[in-house]
Amino acid sequence: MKESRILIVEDDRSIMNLISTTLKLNQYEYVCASGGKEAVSQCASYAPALILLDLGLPDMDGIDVIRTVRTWSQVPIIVISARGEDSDKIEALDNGADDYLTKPFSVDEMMARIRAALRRSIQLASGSSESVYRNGDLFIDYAASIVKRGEREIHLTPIEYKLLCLLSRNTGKVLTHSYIIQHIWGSTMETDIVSLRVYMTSLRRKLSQDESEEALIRTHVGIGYQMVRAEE
Amino acid sequence: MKESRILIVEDDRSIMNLISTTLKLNQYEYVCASGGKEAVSQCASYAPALILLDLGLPDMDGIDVIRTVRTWSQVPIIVISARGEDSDKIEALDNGADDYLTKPFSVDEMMARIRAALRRSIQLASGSSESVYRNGDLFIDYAASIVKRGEREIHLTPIEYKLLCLLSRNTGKVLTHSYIIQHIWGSTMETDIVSLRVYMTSLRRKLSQDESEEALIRTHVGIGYQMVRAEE
DNA sequence: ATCCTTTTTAACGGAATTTTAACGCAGAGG
DNA sequence: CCTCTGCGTTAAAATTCCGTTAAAAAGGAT
Repeated sequence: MKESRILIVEDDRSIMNLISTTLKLNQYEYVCASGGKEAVSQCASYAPALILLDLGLPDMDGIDVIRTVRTWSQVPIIVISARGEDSDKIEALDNGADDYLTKPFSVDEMMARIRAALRRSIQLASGSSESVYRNGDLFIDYAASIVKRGEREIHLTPIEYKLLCLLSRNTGKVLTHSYIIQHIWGSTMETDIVSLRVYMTSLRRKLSQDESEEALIRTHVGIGYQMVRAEE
Repeated sequence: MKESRILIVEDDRSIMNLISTTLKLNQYEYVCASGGKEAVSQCASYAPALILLDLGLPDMDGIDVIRTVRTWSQVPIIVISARGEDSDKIEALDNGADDYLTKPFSVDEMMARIRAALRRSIQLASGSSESVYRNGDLFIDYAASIVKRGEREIHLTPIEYKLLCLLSRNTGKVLTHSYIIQHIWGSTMETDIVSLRVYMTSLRRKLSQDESEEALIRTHVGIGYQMVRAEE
């Protein structure tokens, strides 16, 4: 199972190694930054799920890194610092940090605090940003795995559902046979195009039970399929 | 300006006074509990915005307090403990605590960590933290761990109860097997899906003893399970 | 240590899903 | 006009998945 992506900001080589090794062991992805400016740009481009931030950086005050990141992102920030004074902790926390660890620290405690911070932010993501799709009277709640046409709830098998997700997330685009097969079966076995047709039939029938309901999936002969945007 | 409401759980008089005085100075509302059971019921009735929890309670393990509260509420919990071992911190954090302070602690740091925790939880204000659940004639009192169908009180084993809590808190959503296993057993061992089925059978039987009682748990083959809202 | 409750494991019938195969249809091109 | 190709549809076979039961193992309390 792949864990979340973490940005490590630390200029001390040995501590950086300690942290990155630990994260790798626990199957987290990570990237490193050794300066404040690099940290800010990495945060923007890499979009990490969490930031581990050392306050003692050469080119920029750590507090300013927090403030800069906080102008656009709510990503959890755990500060790791050699300075253990109350005033330092308070300053960091009040400027937007989520947690504060003092060096020397236990890597096990660090991991536990990372897990706690990620757990919280997952709730945020699932709670606030509703991942719902609407196209005409077709309704998909990706988080809840629920599909509706109007008020009618539609039951789909796993492959049918995957297929619908793939098409809906690419509404308007034409997806080739091989692209679809690749994303659903993982392999590129050419024989599977027959199965794909069967699933298309089944999916289309479930989506437009009635004749009145507009067909949303269009065939492109010799190429693939496309979900079209419903007319208003 | 009136600040948020905080529940303090602490059996030591002097520390309780220290904390409550500090909170009062900073214009927070607060209530106190000196035992674990009192803490759980206060949490249900008072609906605090944050909990300060001492782990060394006379009547109940502090970890169990966290677990119990977490069955229905995502309120931030900051643990305050005399025990500073890594294993204690990890256990608390992994069981749902948001932060961990070791005695003796600085009140200023405590206040900063409270502010940080409250700042975060404002973002997910939508979280309905009712301690009583109703769905048709199914009742769950999360704080008291009581389940009823109509007037009939239902006895559930710990795992069955956790399962029901997980499903009920996500009524309408389809929860995948791995998600459920993750939240109940913590691990991702694939073999456990067999146990999950057994518990489902048992839970369903206990929930609808009679044939007349509507089935509330729906199976999504190949995906997981879903608790549906009862028809009116 | 023993009993009771809870949890896990194993086995099997049946249901749901996926794959395979067969057939009809429509358009393109000779 | 015929054939060939790609598509949609249906039905049946093969496979996977699920629910249930019962028994074994583990855990707790007296």
